Amino acid sequence: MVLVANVRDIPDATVARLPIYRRSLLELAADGAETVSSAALAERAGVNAAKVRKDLSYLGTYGVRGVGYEVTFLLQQIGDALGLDIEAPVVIVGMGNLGQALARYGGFSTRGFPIVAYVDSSPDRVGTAVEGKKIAHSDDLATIVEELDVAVGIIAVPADAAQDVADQLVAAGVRSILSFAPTVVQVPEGVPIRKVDLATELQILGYYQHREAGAEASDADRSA
Amino acid sequence: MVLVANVRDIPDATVARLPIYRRSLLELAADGAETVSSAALAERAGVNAAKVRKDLSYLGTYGVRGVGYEVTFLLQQIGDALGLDIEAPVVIVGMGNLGQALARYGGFSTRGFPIVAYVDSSPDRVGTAVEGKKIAHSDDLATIVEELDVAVGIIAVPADAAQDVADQLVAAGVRSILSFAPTVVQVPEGVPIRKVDLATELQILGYYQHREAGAEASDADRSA
DNA sequence: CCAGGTTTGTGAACGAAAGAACAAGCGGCG
DNA sequence: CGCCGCTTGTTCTTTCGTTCACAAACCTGG
Repeated sequence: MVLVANVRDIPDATVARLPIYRRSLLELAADGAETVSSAALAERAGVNAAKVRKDLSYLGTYGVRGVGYEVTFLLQQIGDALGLDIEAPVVIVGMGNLGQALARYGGFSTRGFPIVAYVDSSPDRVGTAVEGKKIAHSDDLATIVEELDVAVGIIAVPADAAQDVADQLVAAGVRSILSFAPTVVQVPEGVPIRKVDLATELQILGYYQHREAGAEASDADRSA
Repeated sequence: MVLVANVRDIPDATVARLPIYRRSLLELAADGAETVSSAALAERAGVNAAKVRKDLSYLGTYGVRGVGYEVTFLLQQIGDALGLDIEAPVVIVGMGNLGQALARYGGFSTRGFPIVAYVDSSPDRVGTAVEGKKIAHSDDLATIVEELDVAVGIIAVPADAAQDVADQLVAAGVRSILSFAPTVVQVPEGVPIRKVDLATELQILGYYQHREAGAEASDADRSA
């Protein structure tokens, strides 16, 4: 119960930063550091030191005043909070360019998220092997999720198919979803979902870039 | 001047939603809709109607009470705010799995972000063609950025090279950066940067998934 | 054992964003 | 022409997140 309490009620903004802290801590550990101050960690993570302390305090923190945080212990705590002690098998749905790239990207498996299956609906792709594993047909999604105890579904299909895929994943019993489809995807409450939309990111950059340019232009106006 | 004023001071949270609205509006336009109410747009975009109205009001809005917003005009306004009237050439740095997938992903070019060059530092990759365009050497980055008037740099290199690449991109005169590297990247003020970190996304999901499971478990405890 | 310097944990102030609620304004209909 | 229903724009309230600032706690050296 205490463990669960520790894991609860961590603000969203903090949760989103925990993986960053974790990465920084892994680097520090590799460098042989035993303890780290909030200031040093903040430096590495690119955030404010007070924020680091407050974030860590949600974990039921165990920093030592005058000293700092013990690196390995903190790693353990963050890992616990993120549920990294248990491997979460992943299925990729949609093996187009993006799906295949994700399949070949090693970063998932090495971080506790082994990709255990690929799925596609195109007969051209089904049966071909990627990274030594055959692409299965979408119709077998439910079976795959159940048999391999898949926890996470990655949606890498075109926008118009995304909602269908999401529905299928949820029905199949996937526990959370990561969508790369450039569209809104609705899922029932209780199924965490995160969206990564590449074109959207560029458009957001476009705004700030545009604005910088505008600011310069009006600076010029003013000086003229 | 008025135009610039329109484009300024839009809250970050709003800016991040504008591309979503835009996508929804494009769908509506394709369906032949001429006007749309904030409620209908909110439905499509998966947000609250009041939020839509407030967001749009930052654009120097032109909704008509009792009717709604004119779809094409609103598209125009959002496009203006995001600076989509001008094409922003993109360079991809790092042509590993992810870089190549991004290169082949059509979503950029069709949305005003043509990819004009690929760059890598590995002799094995330099010179080979991707999507009909040869991969250039990193040493030529500055020249490429200048000659092709590259606006956006996409970082798709391993973590340990990311900061170097970012520095080079900034020095070369790129105006904004999209980083896929799983690490903190620092850039000078005035250079907008956005980060997409796949492993981090999964870890964040891990937290919520874990928490759901914990909540269920303690529900079970309680009922026991 | 004490003093001094360091670093945490957190209360309080501040700021940004979300959501509810409602007056103002518009078109359509009788 | 005037009323009615609909939808916007905006104000107000509340929640969430960030930052500052400082007391409390700890280690080290003498």
